[in-house]
Amino acid sequence: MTNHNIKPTEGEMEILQVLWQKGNATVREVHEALNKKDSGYTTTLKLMQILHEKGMVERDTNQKTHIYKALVSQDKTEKQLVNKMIDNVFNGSAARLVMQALGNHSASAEEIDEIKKYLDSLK
Amino acid sequence: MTNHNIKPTEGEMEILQVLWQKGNATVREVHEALNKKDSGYTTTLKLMQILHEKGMVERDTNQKTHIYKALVSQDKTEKQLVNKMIDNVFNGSAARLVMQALGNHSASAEEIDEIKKYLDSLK
DNA sequence: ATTTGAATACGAAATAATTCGTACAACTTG
DNA sequence: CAAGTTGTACGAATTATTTCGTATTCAAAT
Repeated sequence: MTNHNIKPTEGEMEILQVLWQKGNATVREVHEALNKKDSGYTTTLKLMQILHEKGMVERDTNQKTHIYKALVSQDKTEKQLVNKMIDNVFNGSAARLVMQALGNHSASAEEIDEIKKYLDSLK
Repeated sequence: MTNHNIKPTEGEMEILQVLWQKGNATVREVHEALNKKDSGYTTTLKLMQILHEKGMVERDTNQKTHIYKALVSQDKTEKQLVNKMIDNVFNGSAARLVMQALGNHSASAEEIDEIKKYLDSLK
């Protein structure tokens, strides 16, 4: 399988988010979407070039201004990070993570219903 | 509030896990519990000293062999990491994280029942 | 008492990740 | 076309994290 075991760093993750959300985007678009006051344009550029080196994004270089697009799947990447957290932080218990996530962070009534429905659909 | 905004690194987190589980422990006990083949005893020691510097653990130095104990709460630390992930990875949606966590191998039937019970108790 | 083993202390090397400086190319536009 | 603007390339500085080497201390055992 391709794109195995590649763990995006936190900075890379932020960029991937934007790409997943926008579909494709230029460096400037990503940089502005992130609007970091603490780091400059070339930092975003560099990170996106690294993502490209690592094969996590592709880019269209036909124009002077390159257009980027995520190659790794959002779903798979999310699963990978969640699984890592389940292992590292919750000793392998998905249930513990879920309860921690819900016991806080304003899980609304709608969210809870949604999750219940989801749980039923799992069986 | 104390212990604000301190984000344990991954290595620190592994050690905290052991301390939470054991209550208190020596460096050797922690090192053996982790049984890393890839890093030595003094690495574990150093990390625990750093945790101490940062105020995340305390230690009893009355004996030659120091005894460590976590000072940061497991619950708070877990919540902090989970919330960070919800924000960073799931755009603020706890529900999305939960579904991602459950939509894979690590959720057994028993776990799912447990979560359902938990959800009911939330209302 | 001397040796041996197990412990801490801690600077510094190694590695990873982020950030920036600067050169250069390609387009405005005046 | 010259000047300014906007872009990429990429090495290198900075910062964060992990790992180790080595000195030293203390206690137990010979």
